[in-house]
Amino acid sequence: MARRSDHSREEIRQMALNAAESIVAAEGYKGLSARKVATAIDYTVGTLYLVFENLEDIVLQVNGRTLDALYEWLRARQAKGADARESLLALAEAYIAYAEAETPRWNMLFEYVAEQGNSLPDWYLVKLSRVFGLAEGALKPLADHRSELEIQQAARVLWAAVHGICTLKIRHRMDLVGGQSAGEMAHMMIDNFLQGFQA
Amino acid sequence: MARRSDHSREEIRQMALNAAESIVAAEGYKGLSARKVATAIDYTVGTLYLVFENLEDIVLQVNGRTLDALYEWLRARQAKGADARESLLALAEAYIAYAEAETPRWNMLFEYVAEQGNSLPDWYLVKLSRVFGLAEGALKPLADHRSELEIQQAARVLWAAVHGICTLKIRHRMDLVGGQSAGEMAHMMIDNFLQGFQA
DNA sequence: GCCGATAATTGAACAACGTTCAATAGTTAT
DNA sequence: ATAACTATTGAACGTTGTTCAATTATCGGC
Repeated sequence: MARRSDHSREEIRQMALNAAESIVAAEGYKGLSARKVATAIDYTVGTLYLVFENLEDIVLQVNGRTLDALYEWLRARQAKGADARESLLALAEAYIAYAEAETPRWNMLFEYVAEQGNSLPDWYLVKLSRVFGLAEGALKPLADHRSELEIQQAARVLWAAVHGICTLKIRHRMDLVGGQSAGEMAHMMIDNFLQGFQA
Repeated sequence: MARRSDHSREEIRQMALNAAESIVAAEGYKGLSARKVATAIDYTVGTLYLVFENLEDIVLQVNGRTLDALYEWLRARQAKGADARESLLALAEAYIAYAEAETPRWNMLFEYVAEQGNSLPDWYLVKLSRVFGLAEGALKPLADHRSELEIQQAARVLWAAVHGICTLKIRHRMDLVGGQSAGEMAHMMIDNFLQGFQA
């Protein structure tokens, strides 16, 4: 059966990641297994372990792709030529929309936690900071009021805040009576923060 | 071997939850298994399934206890008789401190995601909202400036924001150059938000 | 003090999991 | 055609969640 050079190692890698993405989209993080991925690409488990270190590695690679997809999604929905407030609102809404549209994929981005406090690989942090960078860019119009460092710090705070709202909403930690939508909460948050920041 | 009435059902329940807490504290969410819990309390797996629905049920019960512990932790560290800003800063710092002190327990609070969009049980949402309520209470001194509803909404937004900062820090999603601490970020967030909110 | 009824507890069984690695079989070089 | 090489396999191991027939301790009645 050993089909040598039917597919290159890189091809197998890409097929496996595609399959893993589909499985996660359909069955969530917990539904992902090495055997399912192998079956989906018509190889056996053993082959997967020639291409990936382990299942965690596959998760990390899929997450890397998700970060790229998220980056493109946000960039496409940026409010070009708008002021800081409008740009940030557009970004926040786009972020929430992505999380709602691709919930399992987006969830996996944060469900995966590195073992015993080990940091994530550098290439992963770079992809992450590229996403963060969009918020920084949106805040740039305020650069004359504040220092470069303050802009960067404010951007990260805002991003983390929007993420927190999004995460609690999607994981049903805010299913309380009289709750606003994630978008409304982000709106309130950004408006008040900016008022303080621009003062 | 069947030791009838050595322990009541409720005693077994409590012993199992204690054991589960220890295992999570030592080995994290992924380290928790039904067999480990059973072994720790000197019963067999089968017995656990007489007391709990399944492993998810155990996780949910432990999380319930964690929410109670978190509530007490925060209440004990409240800045009594302080103004809104000081109260919120104290709360945020206490929240971050809890997450850092009890990382695995705190992580499990959000790693568990209800299956296919099913909401969490009511008793769990009540425990959650009791924690949220503390932020609401801290914002109460501003009640004359704003309506009751606005206070509640602002409290939830602030809480979600602090949670977002905390979550990204602890899960190493902000291991970027020039990063502030979670406390500093929460501080910046609360100060700017309140400035806008009080205007 | 014994016996039959009752119910608490067990532990073997099942299917699925991550991971490994000796064996196998397709490819290439001679 | 044969030998050397290596991509691929799939059985194996230990673990997991969950179930349930079998076992065994307890209790009421004699």
